[in-house]
Amino acid sequence: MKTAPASPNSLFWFRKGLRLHDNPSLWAAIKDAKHLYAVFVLDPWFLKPERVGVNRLNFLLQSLTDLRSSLKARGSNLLVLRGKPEEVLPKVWKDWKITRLCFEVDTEEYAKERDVKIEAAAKEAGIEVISCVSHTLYNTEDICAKSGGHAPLSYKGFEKAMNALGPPARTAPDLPAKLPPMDPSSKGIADKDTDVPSVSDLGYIEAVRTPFKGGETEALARLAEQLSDKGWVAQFEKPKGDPTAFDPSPATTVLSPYLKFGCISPRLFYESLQQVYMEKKEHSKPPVSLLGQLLWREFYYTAAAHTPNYHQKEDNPICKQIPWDDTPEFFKAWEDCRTGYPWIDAIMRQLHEWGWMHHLARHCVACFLTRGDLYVSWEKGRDVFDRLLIDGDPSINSGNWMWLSASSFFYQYFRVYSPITYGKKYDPEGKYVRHFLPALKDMPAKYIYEPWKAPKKVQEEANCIIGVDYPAPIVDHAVVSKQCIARMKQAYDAEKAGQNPSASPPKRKATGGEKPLTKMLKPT
DNA sequence: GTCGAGTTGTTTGT
DNA sequence: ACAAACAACTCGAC
Repeated sequence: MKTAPASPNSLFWFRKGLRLHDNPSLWAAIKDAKHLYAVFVLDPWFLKPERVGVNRLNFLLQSLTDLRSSLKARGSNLLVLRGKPEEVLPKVWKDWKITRLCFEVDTEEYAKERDVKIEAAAKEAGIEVISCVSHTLYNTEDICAKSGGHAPLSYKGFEKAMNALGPPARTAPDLPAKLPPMDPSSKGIADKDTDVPSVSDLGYIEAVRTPFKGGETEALARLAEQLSDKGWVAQFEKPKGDPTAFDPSPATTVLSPYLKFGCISPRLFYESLQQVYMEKKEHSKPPVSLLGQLLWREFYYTAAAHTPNYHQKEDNPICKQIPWDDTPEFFKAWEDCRTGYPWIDAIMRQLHEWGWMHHLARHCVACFLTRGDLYVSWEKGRDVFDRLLIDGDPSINSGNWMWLSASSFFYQYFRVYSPITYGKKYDPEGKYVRHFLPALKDMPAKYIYEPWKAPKKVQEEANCIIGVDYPAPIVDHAVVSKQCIARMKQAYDAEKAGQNPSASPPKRKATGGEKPLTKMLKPT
Protein backbone atom coordinates (compact mmCIF):
# COMPACT_ATOMS: atom_id res chain seq x y z
CA MET A 1 0.00 0.00 0.00
CA LYS A 2 1.15 3.51 -0.80
CA THR A 3 1.94 5.90 2.00
CA ALA A 4 -1.05 8.09 2.81
CA PRO A 5 -0.68 11.67 1.56
CA ALA A 6 -0.26 14.44 4.09
CA SER A 7 -3.54 16.19 3.17
CA PRO A 8 -5.88 13.49 2.05
CA ASN A 9 -9.07 13.77 0.08
CA SER A 10 -11.41 11.78 2.27
CA LEU A 11 -14.55 9.91 1.33
CA PHE A 12 -16.84 9.13 4.25
CA TRP A 13 -19.38 6.47 3.48
CA PHE A 14 -22.49 6.52 5.70
CA ARG A 15 -24.43 3.25 5.92
CA LYS A 16 -25.65 2.75 9.45
CA GLY A 17 -24.27 5.23 11.98
CA LEU A 18 -26.45 8.03 10.57
CA ARG A 19 -25.19 10.60 13.02
CA LEU A 20 -22.45 13.13 13.62
CA HIS A 21 -22.05 12.52 17.36
CA ASP A 22 -19.76 9.71 18.54
CA ASN A 23 -18.53 8.94 15.06
CA PRO A 24 -14.88 7.82 15.30
CA SER A 25 -14.68 6.80 11.63
CA LEU A 26 -15.75 10.29 10.60
CA TRP A 27 -13.08 11.73 12.88
CA ALA A 28 -10.58 9.54 11.04
CA ALA A 29 -11.88 10.91 7.74
CA ILE A 30 -11.45 14.56 8.62
CA LYS A 31 -8.05 14.25 10.29
CA ASP A 32 -5.65 16.50 8.31
CA ALA A 33 -8.04 16.22 5.35
CA LYS A 34 -8.06 18.82 2.61
CA HIS A 35 -11.44 17.77 1.32
CA LEU A 36 -14.25 15.67 2.74
CA TYR A 37 -16.98 14.01 0.70
CA ALA A 38 -19.78 12.43 2.74
CA VAL A 39 -21.98 10.02 0.84
CA PHE A 40 -24.85 7.62 1.36
CA VAL A 41 -25.48 5.05 -1.35
CA LEU A 42 -29.08 3.97 -1.95
CA ASP A 43 -28.39 0.32 -2.73
CA PRO A 44 -30.99 -1.39 -4.96
CA TRP A 45 -30.39 -4.57 -2.97
CA PHE A 46 -32.26 -2.94 -0.07
CA LEU A 47 -34.79 -0.89 -1.96
CA LYS A 48 -37.43 -3.51 -2.63
CA PRO A 49 -40.89 -3.64 -1.08
CA GLU A 50 -40.28 -7.29 -0.16
CA ARG A 51 -37.16 -6.28 1.77
CA VAL A 52 -38.05 -2.95 3.34
CA GLY A 53 -41.53 -1.64 4.11
CA VAL A 54 -42.57 1.95 3.53
CA ASN A 55 -42.39 2.91 7.22
CA ARG A 56 -38.77 1.93 7.68
CA LEU A 57 -37.73 3.29 4.30
CA ASN A 58 -39.28 6.61 5.20
CA PHE A 59 -37.53 6.51 8.57
CA LEU A 60 -34.23 6.03 6.74
CA LEU A 61 -34.93 8.90 4.34
CA GLN A 62 -35.83 11.22 7.21
CA SER A 63 -32.59 10.25 8.89
CA LEU A 64 -30.68 11.12 5.72
CA THR A 65 -32.46 14.47 5.42
CA ASP A 66 -31.57 15.31 9.00
CA LEU A 67 -27.97 14.26 8.48
CA ARG A 68 -27.78 16.34 5.31
CA SER A 69 -28.88 19.50 7.07
CA SER A 70 -26.49 18.87 9.99
CA LEU A 71 -23.61 18.44 7.56
CA LYS A 72 -24.63 21.57 5.66
CA ALA A 73 -24.60 23.51 8.92
CA ARG A 74 -20.92 22.55 9.19
CA GLY A 75 -20.05 23.61 5.68
CA SER A 76 -20.35 20.11 4.25
CA ASN A 77 -23.16 18.07 2.72
CA LEU A 78 -24.52 14.56 2.43
CA LEU A 79 -24.43 13.37 -1.14
CA VAL A 80 -27.07 10.72 -1.75
CA LEU A 81 -25.96 8.44 -4.57
CA ARG A 82 -27.85 5.62 -6.20
CA GLY A 83 -26.71 2.20 -7.36
CA LYS A 84 -24.62 -0.69 -6.17
CA PRO A 85 -21.91 0.56 -3.78
CA GLU A 86 -19.25 -1.56 -5.48
CA GLU A 87 -19.99 0.30 -8.74
CA VAL A 88 -20.84 3.77 -7.45
CA LEU A 89 -17.97 4.24 -5.01
CA PRO A 90 -15.09 3.46 -7.39
CA LYS A 91 -16.57 5.95 -9.83
CA VAL A 92 -16.68 8.81 -7.33
CA TRP A 93 -13.36 8.04 -5.69
CA LYS A 94 -11.81 8.39 -9.12
CA ASP A 95 -13.77 11.58 -9.97
CA TRP A 96 -12.89 13.20 -6.66
CA LYS A 97 -9.29 11.96 -6.42
CA ILE A 98 -10.00 10.27 -3.11
CA THR A 99 -7.01 9.04 -1.11
CA ARG A 100 -8.76 7.91 2.07
CA LEU A 101 -12.01 5.98 2.56
CA CYS A 102 -13.68 5.74 5.97
CA PHE A 103 -16.77 3.94 7.18
CA GLU A 104 -18.16 2.40 10.34
CA VAL A 105 -17.74 -1.35 10.88
CA ASP A 106 -20.91 -3.28 10.05
CA THR A 107 -21.02 -6.89 11.21
CA GLU A 108 -24.09 -7.99 9.30
CA GLU A 109 -23.91 -10.64 6.65
CA TYR A 110 -24.60 -8.63 3.50
CA ALA A 111 -22.56 -5.69 4.77
CA LYS A 112 -19.52 -7.82 5.58
CA GLU A 113 -19.40 -9.32 2.08
CA ARG A 114 -19.97 -5.94 0.49
CA ASP A 115 -17.32 -4.21 2.58
CA VAL A 116 -14.66 -6.82 1.90
CA LYS A 117 -15.10 -6.17 -1.84
CA ILE A 118 -15.08 -2.40 -1.45
CA GLU A 119 -12.05 -2.41 0.79
CA ALA A 120 -10.11 -4.62 -1.62
CA ALA A 121 -11.01 -2.38 -4.55
CA ALA A 122 -10.06 0.75 -2.63
CA LYS A 123 -6.69 -0.62 -1.62
CA GLU A 124 -6.15 -1.73 -5.18
CA ALA A 125 -6.70 1.91 -6.18
CA GLY A 126 -4.14 3.02 -3.59
CA ILE A 127 -6.74 4.35 -1.19
CA GLU A 128 -6.23 4.16 2.54
CA VAL A 129 -9.20 2.49 4.32
CA ILE A 130 -10.12 3.21 7.94
CA SER A 131 -13.04 1.53 9.68
CA CYS A 132 -13.93 1.86 13.38
CA VAL A 133 -16.36 0.02 15.64
CA SER A 134 -19.14 2.32 16.84
CA HIS A 135 -22.39 0.55 16.03
CA THR A 136 -21.89 -1.74 19.01
CA LEU A 137 -20.43 -1.10 22.45
CA TYR A 138 -17.63 -3.59 21.87
CA ASN A 139 -15.90 -5.20 18.97
CA THR A 140 -17.89 -8.44 18.84
CA GLU A 141 -14.65 -10.35 18.16
CA ASP A 142 -13.32 -9.28 21.55
CA ILE A 143 -16.41 -10.70 23.26
CA CYS A 144 -15.83 -14.02 21.50
CA ALA A 145 -12.16 -14.02 22.41
CA LYS A 146 -13.12 -13.76 26.08
CA SER A 147 -15.63 -16.56 25.68
CA GLY A 148 -13.56 -19.43 24.39
CA GLY A 149 -13.49 -18.23 20.78
CA HIS A 150 -17.21 -18.39 20.15
CA ALA A 151 -20.24 -16.19 20.73
CA PRO A 152 -21.79 -16.71 24.18
CA LEU A 153 -25.18 -18.39 23.96
CA SER A 154 -26.49 -17.42 27.35
CA TYR A 155 -26.80 -14.03 28.94
CA LYS A 156 -24.61 -15.13 31.84
CA GLY A 157 -21.86 -16.17 29.46
CA PHE A 158 -22.12 -12.89 27.64
CA GLU A 159 -21.97 -10.94 30.88
CA LYS A 160 -18.85 -12.81 31.93
CA ALA A 161 -17.06 -12.07 28.66
CA MET A 162 -18.13 -8.44 28.80
CA ASN A 163 -16.96 -7.99 32.39
CA ALA A 164 -13.59 -9.40 31.39
CA LEU A 165 -13.30 -6.63 28.81
CA GLY A 166 -14.18 -3.80 31.17
CA PRO A 167 -16.32 -0.82 30.21
CA PRO A 168 -16.77 -0.02 26.51
CA ALA A 169 -14.78 2.70 24.74
CA ARG A 170 -15.83 6.27 25.52
CA THR A 171 -17.83 8.28 23.01
CA ALA A 172 -15.82 10.28 20.48
CA PRO A 173 -15.68 14.05 21.06
CA ASP A 174 -17.93 16.45 19.21
CA LEU A 175 -16.89 17.32 15.67
CA PRO A 176 -15.45 20.73 14.81
CA ALA A 177 -17.94 23.42 13.80
CA LYS A 178 -16.50 23.43 10.30
CA LEU A 179 -15.74 20.26 8.37
CA PRO A 180 -13.30 20.11 5.45
CA PRO A 181 -15.11 21.38 2.35
CA MET A 182 -15.62 19.60 -0.95
CA ASP A 183 -13.74 20.87 -3.96
CA PRO A 184 -16.50 22.93 -5.61
CA SER A 185 -15.31 21.90 -9.07
CA SER A 186 -16.00 18.21 -8.28
CA LYS A 187 -18.28 16.31 -10.61
CA GLY A 188 -21.84 15.46 -9.57
CA ILE A 189 -22.01 17.17 -6.19
CA ALA A 190 -24.77 19.67 -7.00
CA ASP A 191 -27.85 19.58 -4.76
CA LYS A 192 -30.13 18.53 -7.59
CA ASP A 193 -28.07 15.41 -8.24
CA THR A 194 -27.60 14.32 -4.66
CA ASP A 195 -30.79 15.17 -2.79
CA VAL A 196 -32.67 12.74 -0.55
CA PRO A 197 -35.54 11.18 -2.51
CA SER A 198 -39.05 10.57 -1.16
CA VAL A 199 -40.60 7.13 -0.79
CA SER A 200 -42.72 7.78 -3.87
CA ASP A 201 -39.57 8.73 -5.84
CA LEU A 202 -38.42 5.23 -4.99
CA GLY A 203 -41.59 3.63 -6.31
CA TYR A 204 -43.49 3.13 -3.07
CA ILE A 205 -47.20 3.94 -3.33
CA GLU A 206 -48.29 2.92 0.17
CA ALA A 207 -48.85 5.69 2.72
CA VAL A 208 -46.39 6.19 5.58
CA ARG A 209 -48.27 5.56 8.83
CA THR A 210 -45.70 5.23 11.57
CA PRO A 211 -45.82 7.97 14.23
CA PHE A 212 -42.03 7.81 14.67
CA LYS A 213 -39.75 10.19 12.84
CA GLY A 214 -36.20 9.31 11.84
CA GLY A 215 -32.99 11.26 12.34
CA GLU A 216 -30.22 12.08 14.77
CA THR A 217 -31.95 15.27 15.96
CA GLU A 218 -35.08 13.31 16.80
CA ALA A 219 -33.00 10.56 18.42
CA LEU A 220 -31.11 12.93 20.72
CA ALA A 221 -34.34 14.66 21.72
CA ARG A 222 -35.95 11.30 22.47
CA LEU A 223 -32.97 10.15 24.50
CA ALA A 224 -33.00 13.36 26.55
CA GLU A 225 -36.74 13.15 27.08
CA GLN A 226 -36.78 9.47 28.03
CA LEU A 227 -33.86 9.81 30.44
CA SER A 228 -35.20 12.99 32.05
CA ASP A 229 -37.53 10.89 34.20
CA LYS A 230 -34.70 9.48 36.28
CA GLY A 231 -36.98 7.64 38.68
CA TRP A 232 -38.56 5.84 35.76
CA VAL A 233 -35.18 4.96 34.28
CA ALA A 234 -33.89 3.68 37.62
CA GLN A 235 -36.84 1.38 38.23
CA PHE A 236 -37.31 0.18 34.63
CA GLU A 237 -37.74 -3.59 34.35
CA LYS A 238 -38.62 -4.83 30.91
CA PRO A 239 -40.73 -7.84 31.92
CA LYS A 240 -42.94 -5.54 33.99
CA GLY A 241 -43.78 -3.26 31.09
CA ASP A 242 -47.28 -2.99 29.65
CA PRO A 243 -47.34 -4.17 26.03
CA THR A 244 -50.79 -2.64 25.50
CA ALA A 245 -49.68 0.91 26.34
CA PHE A 246 -49.79 3.10 23.24
CA ASP A 247 -51.68 6.29 24.05
CA PRO A 248 -50.11 8.72 24.65
CA SER A 249 -46.93 6.65 24.57
CA PRO A 250 -45.65 3.08 24.80
CA ALA A 251 -44.09 1.55 27.93
CA THR A 252 -40.54 1.60 26.57
CA THR A 253 -38.23 4.28 25.15
CA VAL A 254 -38.69 3.41 21.43
CA LEU A 255 -35.02 4.14 20.91
CA SER A 256 -34.65 0.87 18.99
CA PRO A 257 -35.17 2.29 15.47
CA TYR A 258 -32.64 5.01 16.22
CA LEU A 259 -30.14 2.43 17.41
CA LYS A 260 -30.85 0.32 14.35
CA PHE A 261 -29.84 3.11 11.98
CA GLY A 262 -27.25 4.54 14.33
CA CYS A 263 -29.09 7.85 14.73
CA ILE A 264 -28.09 7.40 18.34
CA SER A 265 -24.80 5.94 19.48
CA PRO A 266 -25.04 2.89 21.76
CA ARG A 267 -22.10 4.32 23.70
CA LEU A 268 -23.87 7.60 24.23
CA PHE A 269 -26.92 5.69 25.44
CA TYR A 270 -24.63 3.67 27.71
CA GLU A 271 -22.95 6.75 29.18
CA SER A 272 -26.26 8.56 29.63
CA LEU A 273 -27.67 5.59 31.53
CA GLN A 274 -24.59 5.38 33.75
CA GLN A 275 -25.10 9.04 34.65
CA VAL A 276 -28.64 8.35 35.81
CA TYR A 277 -27.53 5.28 37.74
CA MET A 278 -24.82 7.36 39.49
CA GLU A 279 -27.52 9.69 40.76
CA LYS A 280 -30.05 7.02 41.60
CA LYS A 281 -28.11 4.59 43.73
CA GLU A 282 -31.04 2.17 43.87
CA HIS A 283 -31.68 1.04 40.33
CA SER A 284 -32.65 -2.02 38.35
CA LYS A 285 -29.92 -4.17 36.85
CA PRO A 286 -29.31 -6.09 33.63
CA PRO A 287 -30.72 -8.13 32.08
CA VAL A 288 -34.08 -6.50 32.86
CA SER A 289 -32.97 -2.86 33.24
CA LEU A 290 -32.71 -0.30 30.43
CA LEU A 291 -28.97 -0.93 30.30
CA GLY A 292 -29.84 -4.61 30.02
CA GLN A 293 -31.81 -3.88 26.86
CA LEU A 294 -28.74 -2.35 25.29
CA LEU A 295 -26.70 -5.37 26.34
CA TRP A 296 -29.19 -7.77 24.75
CA ARG A 297 -28.65 -5.91 21.50
CA GLU A 298 -24.94 -6.51 21.90
CA PHE A 299 -25.58 -10.15 22.75
CA TYR A 300 -27.47 -10.75 19.50
CA TYR A 301 -25.01 -8.76 17.39
CA THR A 302 -22.23 -10.95 18.75
CA ALA A 303 -24.14 -14.17 18.13
CA ALA A 304 -25.07 -13.11 14.59
CA ALA A 305 -21.56 -12.04 13.64
CA HIS A 306 -19.97 -15.29 14.78
CA THR A 307 -22.49 -18.03 13.98
CA PRO A 308 -22.49 -19.57 10.50
CA ASN A 309 -25.90 -19.53 8.79
CA TYR A 310 -27.33 -17.61 11.73
CA HIS A 311 -30.29 -16.35 9.71
CA GLN A 312 -31.63 -19.76 8.78
CA LYS A 313 -32.58 -23.05 10.36
CA GLU A 314 -30.54 -25.21 8.02
CA ASP A 315 -26.84 -25.68 8.79
CA ASN A 316 -27.14 -23.31 11.70
CA PRO A 317 -25.21 -24.96 14.53
CA ILE A 318 -27.14 -23.20 17.30
CA CYS A 319 -30.62 -23.78 15.85
CA LYS A 320 -32.84 -26.73 16.78
CA GLN A 321 -34.00 -28.64 13.73
CA ILE A 322 -37.74 -28.53 14.27
CA PRO A 323 -39.88 -29.87 11.41
CA TRP A 324 -42.28 -26.96 11.14
CA ASP A 325 -45.44 -27.26 9.07
CA ASP A 326 -45.79 -25.76 5.64
CA THR A 327 -49.28 -24.28 6.00
CA PRO A 328 -49.40 -21.10 3.90
CA GLU A 329 -53.03 -20.41 4.82
CA PHE A 330 -52.07 -20.20 8.51
CA PHE A 331 -49.06 -18.04 7.79
CA LYS A 332 -51.06 -15.68 5.59
CA ALA A 333 -53.82 -15.34 8.19
CA TRP A 334 -51.19 -14.44 10.78
CA GLU A 335 -49.47 -11.94 8.51
CA ASP A 336 -52.75 -10.36 7.41
CA CYS A 337 -54.18 -9.90 10.91
CA ARG A 338 -57.00 -12.41 10.56
CA THR A 339 -56.26 -15.27 12.92
CA GLY A 340 -59.54 -14.52 14.69
CA TYR A 341 -57.67 -13.86 17.95
CA PRO A 342 -58.03 -10.11 18.56
CA TRP A 343 -54.92 -9.92 20.74
CA ILE A 344 -52.80 -11.45 17.97
CA ASP A 345 -54.43 -9.56 15.12
CA ALA A 346 -54.22 -6.20 16.91
CA ILE A 347 -50.48 -6.63 17.46
CA MET A 348 -49.99 -7.53 13.82
CA ARG A 349 -52.06 -4.51 12.83
CA GLN A 350 -49.83 -2.29 14.95
CA LEU A 351 -46.85 -3.81 13.15
CA HIS A 352 -48.30 -2.90 9.76
CA GLU A 353 -49.30 0.60 10.81
CA TRP A 354 -46.59 1.69 13.22
CA GLY A 355 -43.74 -0.63 12.35
CA TRP A 356 -43.26 -1.01 16.07
CA MET A 357 -44.81 -3.03 18.89
CA HIS A 358 -43.79 -3.64 22.49
CA HIS A 359 -41.29 -6.42 22.90
CA LEU A 360 -43.74 -8.59 24.86
CA ALA A 361 -46.36 -8.14 22.14
CA ARG A 362 -43.79 -9.44 19.68
CA HIS A 363 -43.38 -12.45 21.95
CA CYS A 364 -47.07 -13.23 21.77
CA VAL A 365 -47.35 -13.17 17.98
CA ALA A 366 -44.05 -14.99 17.49
CA CYS A 367 -45.04 -17.74 19.90
CA PHE A 368 -48.46 -17.98 18.26
CA LEU A 369 -47.02 -18.38 14.76
CA THR A 370 -44.41 -20.96 15.78
CA ARG A 371 -44.37 -23.31 18.77
CA GLY A 372 -47.55 -22.04 20.44
CA ASP A 373 -50.30 -22.48 17.88
CA LEU A 374 -49.66 -22.49 14.13
CA TYR A 375 -46.37 -24.42 14.08
CA VAL A 376 -45.04 -22.37 11.17
CA SER A 377 -41.28 -21.82 10.85
CA TRP A 378 -39.72 -18.87 12.62
CA GLU A 379 -38.04 -17.95 9.34
CA LYS A 380 -41.42 -17.03 7.84
CA GLY A 381 -42.31 -14.74 10.73
CA ARG A 382 -38.81 -13.32 10.81
CA ASP A 383 -39.14 -12.18 7.19
CA VAL A 384 -42.36 -10.31 7.98
CA PHE A 385 -40.82 -8.53 10.96
CA ASP A 386 -37.67 -7.83 8.99
CA ARG A 387 -39.67 -6.04 6.35
CA LEU A 388 -42.21 -4.18 8.46
CA LEU A 389 -40.43 -3.18 11.66
CA ILE A 390 -38.89 0.29 11.66
CA ASP A 391 -36.31 -1.15 14.05
CA GLY A 392 -35.94 -4.33 11.95
CA ASP A 393 -32.37 -5.31 12.66
CA PRO A 394 -31.41 -8.74 11.24
CA SER A 395 -29.06 -9.79 14.06
CA ILE A 396 -31.60 -9.01 16.76
CA ASN A 397 -34.62 -10.13 14.81
CA SER A 398 -33.42 -13.59 13.82
CA GLY A 399 -32.09 -14.11 17.33
CA ASN A 400 -35.37 -13.23 18.97
CA TRP A 401 -37.28 -15.47 16.56
CA MET A 402 -35.04 -18.39 17.45
CA TRP A 403 -35.57 -17.54 21.11
CA LEU A 404 -39.36 -17.38 20.90
CA SER A 405 -39.67 -20.48 18.77
CA ALA A 406 -37.44 -22.33 21.29
CA SER A 407 -35.00 -23.02 18.48
CA SER A 408 -32.06 -21.48 20.33
CA PHE A 409 -31.16 -19.57 23.50
CA PHE A 410 -34.46 -20.51 25.16
CA TYR A 411 -35.81 -24.04 25.51
CA GLN A 412 -38.83 -24.01 27.80
CA TYR A 413 -41.21 -24.73 24.97
CA PHE A 414 -43.99 -25.70 27.37
CA ARG A 415 -44.34 -22.07 28.45
CA VAL A 416 -46.86 -20.94 25.87
CA TYR A 417 -48.40 -17.48 25.76
CA SER A 418 -52.18 -17.42 25.77
CA PRO A 419 -53.63 -15.37 22.91
CA ILE A 420 -56.66 -14.72 25.12
CA THR A 421 -55.54 -14.07 28.68
CA TYR A 422 -52.15 -12.45 28.10
CA GLY A 423 -53.51 -9.17 26.75
CA LYS A 424 -56.48 -9.25 29.13
CA LYS A 425 -54.32 -9.03 32.24
CA TYR A 426 -52.84 -5.70 31.08
CA ASP A 427 -55.87 -4.22 29.36
CA PRO A 428 -59.14 -5.81 30.50
CA GLU A 429 -61.22 -3.19 28.68
CA GLY A 430 -59.45 -3.93 25.40
CA LYS A 431 -58.53 -0.35 24.51
CA TYR A 432 -55.52 -1.52 22.56
CA VAL A 433 -57.52 -4.08 20.58
CA ARG A 434 -60.31 -1.58 19.84
CA HIS A 435 -57.84 0.98 18.56
CA PHE A 436 -56.00 -1.33 16.18
CA LEU A 437 -59.03 -3.43 15.19
CA PRO A 438 -61.87 -0.92 14.73
CA ALA A 439 -64.23 -3.72 13.66
CA LEU A 440 -64.31 -4.73 17.33
CA LYS A 441 -64.61 -1.25 18.79
CA ASP A 442 -68.10 -1.76 20.18
CA MET A 443 -67.68 -5.34 21.35
CA PRO A 444 -68.35 -5.55 25.11
CA ALA A 445 -65.23 -5.94 27.22
CA LYS A 446 -66.44 -9.35 28.33
CA TYR A 447 -65.92 -10.68 24.80
CA ILE A 448 -63.22 -8.42 23.41
CA TYR A 449 -60.53 -11.14 23.59
CA GLU A 450 -62.92 -13.95 22.60
CA PRO A 451 -65.54 -12.36 20.35
CA TRP A 452 -66.64 -15.72 18.94
CA LYS A 453 -68.13 -16.44 22.34
CA ALA A 454 -70.42 -13.41 22.17
CA PRO A 455 -74.09 -14.35 21.62
CA LYS A 456 -75.48 -13.44 18.19
CA LYS A 457 -77.50 -10.60 19.73
CA VAL A 458 -74.38 -9.07 21.29
CA GLN A 459 -72.53 -9.35 17.98
CA GLU A 460 -75.40 -7.60 16.21
CA GLU A 461 -75.47 -4.78 18.75
CA ALA A 462 -71.72 -4.37 18.37
CA ASN A 463 -72.04 -4.29 14.58
CA CYS A 464 -69.53 -7.08 14.40
CA ILE A 465 -70.70 -10.47 13.20
CA ILE A 466 -68.00 -13.08 13.72
CA GLY A 467 -67.20 -14.74 10.43
CA VAL A 468 -68.38 -11.64 8.53
CA ASP A 469 -67.00 -8.44 10.06
CA TYR A 470 -64.22 -10.16 11.97
CA PRO A 471 -62.95 -13.73 11.41
CA ALA A 472 -63.67 -16.74 13.56
CA PRO A 473 -60.52 -18.21 15.17
CA ILE A 474 -58.48 -20.30 12.73
CA VAL A 475 -57.42 -22.74 15.46
CA ASP A 476 -58.60 -23.67 18.93
CA HIS A 477 -55.75 -22.51 21.13
CA ALA A 478 -56.65 -24.89 23.98
CA VAL A 479 -56.35 -27.84 21.61
CA VAL A 480 -53.46 -26.89 19.31
CA SER A 481 -51.18 -25.52 22.01
CA LYS A 482 -51.16 -28.94 23.68
CA GLN A 483 -50.44 -30.62 20.35
CA CYS A 484 -47.64 -28.15 19.69
CA ILE A 485 -45.99 -28.88 23.03
CA ALA A 486 -46.14 -32.60 22.24
CA ARG A 487 -44.63 -32.00 18.81
CA MET A 488 -41.87 -29.85 20.29
CA LYS A 489 -41.01 -32.65 22.67
CA GLN A 490 -40.85 -35.04 19.75
CA ALA A 491 -38.62 -32.66 17.80
CA TYR A 492 -36.28 -32.18 20.76
CA ASP A 493 -36.06 -35.92 21.30
CA ALA A 494 -35.34 -36.52 17.63
CA GLU A 495 -32.63 -33.88 17.70
CA LYS A 496 -31.01 -35.43 20.75
CA ALA A 497 -31.06 -38.86 19.14
CA GLY A 498 -29.66 -37.49 15.90
CA GLN A 499 -26.89 -35.51 17.53
CA ASN A 500 -25.50 -38.39 19.50
CA PRO A 501 -26.60 -41.60 17.85
CA SER A 502 -24.09 -43.82 19.65
CA ALA A 503 -25.13 -42.71 23.12
CA SER A 504 -28.70 -43.92 22.92
CA PRO A 505 -30.91 -45.46 20.27
CA PRO A 506 -33.55 -43.15 18.76
CA LYS A 507 -36.29 -42.78 21.30
CA ARG A 508 -39.66 -44.10 20.42
CA LYS A 509 -42.60 -42.85 22.32
CA ALA A 510 -44.82 -45.57 23.71
CA THR A 511 -47.92 -43.90 22.34
CA GLY A 512 -48.85 -40.92 20.27
CA GLY A 513 -45.45 -40.47 18.67
CA GLU A 514 -46.64 -41.21 15.16
CA LYS A 515 -49.91 -39.34 15.20
CA PRO A 516 -50.49 -37.24 12.07
CA LEU A 517 -50.71 -34.07 14.09
CA THR A 518 -50.44 -31.87 11.02
CA LYS A 519 -53.88 -32.96 9.91
CA MET A 520 -55.32 -32.19 13.30
CA LEU A 521 -53.98 -28.66 13.07
CA LYS A 522 -55.82 -27.77 9.88
CA PRO A 523 -58.56 -25.15 10.17
CA THR A 524 -61.85 -26.64 11.21
C1' DG B 1 -24.12 -37.06 37.48
C1' DT B 2 -26.61 -33.57 40.07
C1' DC B 3 -28.54 -29.37 40.80
C1' DG B 4 -29.89 -24.63 40.25
C1' DA B 5 -30.96 -20.97 37.10
C1' DG B 6 -33.03 -19.21 33.17
C1' DT B 7 -35.04 -10.94 31.15
C1' DT B 8 -40.79 -11.59 30.24
C1' DG B 9 -46.38 -18.70 31.01
C1' DT B 10 -51.03 -20.37 32.47
C1' DT B 11 -54.42 -22.04 35.38
C1' DT B 12 -56.28 -22.81 39.66
C1' DG B 13 -56.20 -22.42 44.09
C1' DT B 14 -56.00 -19.77 48.72
C1' DA C 1 -51.68 -10.69 46.38
C1' DC C 2 -49.02 -14.99 46.20
C1' DA C 3 -48.25 -20.18 45.62
C1' DA C 4 -48.48 -24.67 43.62
C1' DA C 5 -49.31 -27.68 39.74
C1' DC C 6 -48.76 -28.14 35.13
C1' DA C 7 -44.68 -30.77 32.11
C1' DA C 8 -40.29 -30.42 31.82
C1' DC C 9 -36.31 -27.86 28.39
C1' DT C 10 -30.90 -26.78 28.27
C1' DC C 11 -26.81 -24.99 30.03
C1' DG C 12 -23.16 -24.41 33.13
C1' DA C 13 -21.07 -24.84 37.65
C1' DC C 14 -19.67 -28.14 40.81
